[in-house]
Amino acid sequence: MNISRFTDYSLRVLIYLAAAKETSHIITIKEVAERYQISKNHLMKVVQELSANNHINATRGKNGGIKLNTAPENINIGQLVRSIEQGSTLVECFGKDNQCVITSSCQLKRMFAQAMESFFDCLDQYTLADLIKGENKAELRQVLMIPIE
Amino acid sequence: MNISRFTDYSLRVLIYLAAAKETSHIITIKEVAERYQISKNHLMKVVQELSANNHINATRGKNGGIKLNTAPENINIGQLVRSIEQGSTLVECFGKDNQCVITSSCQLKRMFAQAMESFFDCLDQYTLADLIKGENKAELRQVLMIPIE
DNA sequence: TAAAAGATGCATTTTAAATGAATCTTATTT
DNA sequence: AAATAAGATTCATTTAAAATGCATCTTTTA
Repeated sequence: MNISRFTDYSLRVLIYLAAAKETSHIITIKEVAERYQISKNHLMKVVQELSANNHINATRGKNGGIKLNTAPENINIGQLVRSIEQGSTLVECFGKDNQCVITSSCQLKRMFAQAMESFFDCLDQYTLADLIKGENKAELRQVLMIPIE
Repeated sequence: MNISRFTDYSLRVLIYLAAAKETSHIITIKEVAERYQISKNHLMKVVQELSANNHINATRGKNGGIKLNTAPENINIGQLVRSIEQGSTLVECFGKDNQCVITSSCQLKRMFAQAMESFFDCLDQYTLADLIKGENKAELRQVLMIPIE
C-alpha cells in the first residue's frame, strides 16, 4: 500500500510554507528543494499543481516565490491527499482498463472503496495547522533553516 | 494510492477456492490462472505465500492442487490484506531508508499510520464468506466456469 | 534589458512489481 | 521403477509508473 512521492512532496511544501509563515523571508522552490534535499524538477511540478488548486500562490520573476494562499487551519489533510491521489488505481478494478473477469459479481471494489473512504475520513480530522503546532513549529524552522527574524 | 497486484491476486485465488467449495473437482494453479487470464508464474508465488500462511493447502504431485484450509467465514479480509501488504512503504518515512529531513518533528507519519489503521479496520468487517454470498456464488461459478456437479 | 523567478514539454532514468523460464521436489499412477 | 503431473524455487527479464533531468518559454522587477 503506498502513496506517491508527489503527494508526499506536496505535504512537505505546505509544511515548509506553514512553518515559515509570519516571516518576512521570501521562499522559492529552489530553496525548498535544497532544504529537503529533493529534486527541484519534481518539486516544480508539485508546486504547479498546488498552485493550480489554489492552495499556494506562486509568483514569477525577480523576487518571486511561493506562499500559502489560506491559513493552515483551512487546509485539510484529507481533502488535500484525496485531490492529489484521485485518479490513482487502488486495485485493477478501479482503473480504466480493468480486465478482471469477475468484476460484475465481485464485492471487493465496494469494500475497498469503503476502506479508502475510512482512510481519507481519518485524515479529514487534521489540517495543516496540526502539523506545525506547539514545539513542532520551532523544530521545523530549525531543521529547515528557516530564518526567524 | 495503490495496493499490489500480488494482494489482488491473493484475493482472487481465495474467491475462486471459496466459490468452488463443496465441489468435488480438484483445482490447480494452472486452472485458476487460465480462468482469470493472469500470469501463472505470478500466481504460483501468490499461492506459495497463501500456503505458507496456512490460508490454503497446496499438494504437489499428480492429482495435487490447492484448496481452502479454513471456512471462508474464518478468513478475514482486513487481516489478510494487512499481512500481505505489511512491509510496504506508505510514504518514505515508513521505509527502511527514509531520508526525509523533518522526520523527527513531523506528525504526518502518525496521521498516516492512523489512517491506514482505519482502512484495515474497515476491511476487518468482512470475511471471505461475504464475497461469495447470495447470488454472487452462482455468478462466480459461472464466470469462472467452475463445474457444479 | 538583464536577471531571477516559476511554467511547460519532452526525454531519460529509476525502481518496484510483474512476468517468464528453467529446474527442483513431491506425489501418484501404471 | 518409470512416467507424469502437480507445486516450489531460483534467477532472469520485462513492464509501467513514477521520478528526475534538461531545455526552453514566460513573467516580473530592478
